[in-house]
Amino acid sequence: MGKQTTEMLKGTLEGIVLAILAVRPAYGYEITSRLREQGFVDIAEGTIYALLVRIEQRGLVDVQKVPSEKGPPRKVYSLNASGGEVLAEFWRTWGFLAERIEQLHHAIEHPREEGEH
Amino acid sequence: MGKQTTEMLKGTLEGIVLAILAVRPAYGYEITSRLREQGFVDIAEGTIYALLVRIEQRGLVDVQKVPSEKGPPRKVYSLNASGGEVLAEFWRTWGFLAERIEQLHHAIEHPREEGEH
DNA sequence: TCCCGGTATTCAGTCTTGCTATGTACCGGT
DNA sequence: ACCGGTACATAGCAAGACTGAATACCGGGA
Repeated sequence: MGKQTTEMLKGTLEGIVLAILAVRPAYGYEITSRLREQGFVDIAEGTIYALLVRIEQRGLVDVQKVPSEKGPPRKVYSLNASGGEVLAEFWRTWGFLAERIEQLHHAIEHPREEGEH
Repeated sequence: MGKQTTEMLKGTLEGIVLAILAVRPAYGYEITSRLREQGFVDIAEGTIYALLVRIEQRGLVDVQKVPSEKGPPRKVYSLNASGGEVLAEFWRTWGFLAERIEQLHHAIEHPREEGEH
C-alpha cells in the first residue's frame, strides 16, 4: 500500500489493535500475522510492537508472559477496563469521522445546489 | 474533541479537503469555516493553511488570487487532474480501511467460535 | 557441529502531519 | 484611532508509523 495508508493508520491502528484484543487476548507476533491475513499486508512488525508498548504504558492492557514452544516467550496482552473505555471512545470517534466522510463522498457522487446557509 | 480525533485526522484531513475542493473551488478561510459547520469544530486554521501549502507544492491543486471585499486577497484552490487521482486513491484507501474496521466492529458485537485455522 | 529459517521481541532514527501560538495585513463601523 | 471580522502564513512541538538492525530461542539439514 501507499503512503496514504500509512498516514491514515495513525490513530486508527491503535483502535484496530484494541478491537482485536477485545475479541480475545493475543501476543504481538500473532496480531501482526492476523492483520496480514486480513489484508493489512504492509504493516511493519516494529509498528505493532511499539504500539503495544504504548498501550501497556497507558494501562489499557494487562500483560502475561507465556513460554513458547518455538522461540522466545510471548507477551500476551489482554484488554482491561481502561482499554475497553478507550475502545468505546474509538468507536465513537470513528463513527463521527466515517459519517462525515460518507457525507462528503455522497456530495460528490450526487451534487446538488445547496440552499442552506 | 480529544486526542483520538487529532490522530485519526492525520491522513484523512488531506482527503477531506481534496473532497471539498472536488465539489467546487474554495479558499482557506472558507474551507475552515465549512469544516466547522460540518462538526469539525476543533480543526485549527493553521492546520488547513499548512495542508493547502503542501497540496499546492505537490501540484494537486491550481491556485488563483482573488481580491476580497473584506480583507486581504483570497487564494482560491481548485482540484486539478493530479489532485483528482490522489482523491480517487484516497477513496480506495478509505474504503479498504472502513470495510475492515466495520468487520472488526461486527466481530465484537456478534462474537462466534471460529473454526478456521 | 554449524548454520539457516521461522518464531518473537526491542529499539534508535526518520518522516509526515496536526496543533499551538503568534504575526501580518485589509477593511468597515464606532 | 481603535476594534473585530476576514484572510493568510509560519516556527516549534508532539504523536505515531516506518526502516533497519539487533537480540534470542528453537528445530532441521549439510
